[in-house]
Amino acid sequence: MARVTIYSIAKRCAVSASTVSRAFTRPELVSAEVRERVLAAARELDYQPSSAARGLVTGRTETIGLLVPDITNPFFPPLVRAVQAAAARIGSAVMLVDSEESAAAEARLVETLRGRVDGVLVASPRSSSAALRGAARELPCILLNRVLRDLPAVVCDNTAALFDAGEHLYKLGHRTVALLGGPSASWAAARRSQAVRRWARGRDVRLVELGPFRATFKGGRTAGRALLETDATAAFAFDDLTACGVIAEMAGRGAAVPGDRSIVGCDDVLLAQTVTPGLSTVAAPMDELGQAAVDLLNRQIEAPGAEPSHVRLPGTFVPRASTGPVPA
Amino acid sequence: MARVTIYSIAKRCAVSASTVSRAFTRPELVSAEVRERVLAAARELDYQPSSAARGLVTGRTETIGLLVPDITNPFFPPLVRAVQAAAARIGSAVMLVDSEESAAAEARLVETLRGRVDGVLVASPRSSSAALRGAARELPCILLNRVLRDLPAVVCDNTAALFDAGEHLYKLGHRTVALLGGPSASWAAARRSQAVRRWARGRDVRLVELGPFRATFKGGRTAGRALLETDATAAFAFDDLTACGVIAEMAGRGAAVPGDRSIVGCDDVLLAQTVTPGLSTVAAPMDELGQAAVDLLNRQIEAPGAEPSHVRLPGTFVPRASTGPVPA
DNA sequence: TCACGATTTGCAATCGGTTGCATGATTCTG
DNA sequence: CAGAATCATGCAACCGATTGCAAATCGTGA
Repeated sequence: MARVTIYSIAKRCAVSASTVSRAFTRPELVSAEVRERVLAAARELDYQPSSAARGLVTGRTETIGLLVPDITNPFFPPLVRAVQAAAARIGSAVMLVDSEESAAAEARLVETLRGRVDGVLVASPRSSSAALRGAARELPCILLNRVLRDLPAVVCDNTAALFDAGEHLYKLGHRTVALLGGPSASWAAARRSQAVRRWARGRDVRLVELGPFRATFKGGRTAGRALLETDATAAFAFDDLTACGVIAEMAGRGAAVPGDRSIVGCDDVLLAQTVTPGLSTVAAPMDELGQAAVDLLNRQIEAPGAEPSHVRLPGTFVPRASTGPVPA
Repeated sequence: MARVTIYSIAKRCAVSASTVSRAFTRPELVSAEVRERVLAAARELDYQPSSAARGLVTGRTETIGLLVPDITNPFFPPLVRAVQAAAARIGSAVMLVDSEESAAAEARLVETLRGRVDGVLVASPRSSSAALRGAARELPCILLNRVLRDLPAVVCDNTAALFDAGEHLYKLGHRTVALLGGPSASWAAARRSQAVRRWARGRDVRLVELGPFRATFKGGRTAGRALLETDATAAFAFDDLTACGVIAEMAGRGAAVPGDRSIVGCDDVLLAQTVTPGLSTVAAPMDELGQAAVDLLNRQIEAPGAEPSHVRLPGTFVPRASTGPVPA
């Protein structure tokens, strides 16, 4: 049972292979009658075009790469899903690559990806900007949640939402607030800290800066310990995972959330909804981010060398149970 | 700047294209001196073979598909990572596809995958066995965490670990235990329930069966409510996510875990470690599962029509804080 | 009736590798 | 030292699609 190709279909329909090919790719060029016959035969034989053969001549793979530092981090799965949905809409598949947080692996992986994908979405907060620029020279490339002036990027801008979170705390009476810094190499961490600082400066709020802490549950526990040694009544955690660590640590030491301390997370991962108390956090518009990233990449693929445009989408503050009035 | 091909390298090294090709794919057939020259030139020109061209002639894409029902479910990311690592070891990339729980989408997706991948790993607890068999006819196919007699599969067998969990509860004094059933269409749910039932039968334990409940946090809350209406002092949840829902619901109703009820989850997802109290659960050997699945698939690809073999790897019970002595 | 344009189709080259077979060079064997 | 065996290399076909160009067909207006 040999493979079904345009040739088998051609023979069966007594037309040439070119006609079969055209029936699929440029249907308006073949007569209605022949087109029908060809498509019917294809359906009947269960024909599936060889993407290799097509890719060889068109130079496109109809596949995009998605590079994430750690698929295990709950921030990424919703992003993966959004990217995938957006890619499917333009007929592309997604090749997922997890660099396991290793910048070295990342470079190697981009190398592997080259030739297998038309372009790549890089959601990589840590790898060096030189490496990223290098990657972008070899392959259309869109940055996710990170900007580099000369590379196109899609970012979630949490500034406004963090202001909202601050106002929320302020209204609850908090005047001394801790900022639990994220990894120093993380672009997002820098942006978030900056936003919080700016908010505090605009208010009569004393900001206690702690950290940096690792962006893990354990890092959160460490942060929780540090937080308890201050007199801050509320804290901004770098992300939800660390916020959960903070909450767990406080629970372990008999401090109540939000009774003794209010906690704000960031990202609105699944965890934020399932933890007790529900975590007040900042949600990113994942579907829009994924869609925008795929759009931008697609544009970059079709017109390489275009102006590197930036898209920034605002996050939204989601109040839940982890923030409450300042203790009496 | 034209693409770098074996021809550019051939010209540069004054050898034929075949020799260049062989320098990469069958280096032992090329003299050391020429091989070195070719490889050096390739490195210098930053040559990357066209996977399309290679795939066209070899018939292989060096890519495997991984079909998951919901990447957002915390059970899957570690599996994705393990599969990816195992695939990388044999030089394959992974094409991730999320069917978003839709069996219809699944069929369509397998169709898309055909021709782009050498084979596919299907981690799909719900789709119909007919659909799976259909997919397997078109493409080498390995089932993950589900068995169908005539298809190769890799499963995590939690039977022994659930026995261990049961014994753990028994030693803590529990004699009335609830079984919170998972989705009725889920193969894993059926297996788990069966294991728990078997354990209870072998002991003087009264088993209270509740459910089925949806395998979500909300489903867990529903289950929690149901649980509180019984006099069971401990419960097996279908998975960690529902267990978290149960815990949250109990917390909301002033029931303590493990003070009033002990809870056992399943899967040992990230959530299980970050929730308070830490969840006693059954962990699956993800890395081994991924490795085994990729191995099996690879064998299936290289020798289609081989005996469909099954691999079953045992999970392990991980006691944490959500299980404690029966209340006085 | 003929030439011309529009439409439909086929021919053949091409994409970038891989591989069976033939050839030439070299070494080994008796 | 002839002949065989071994090794390195090149030639050319091939994988399955796409596509520029030319040919065939048809209708139409002059």
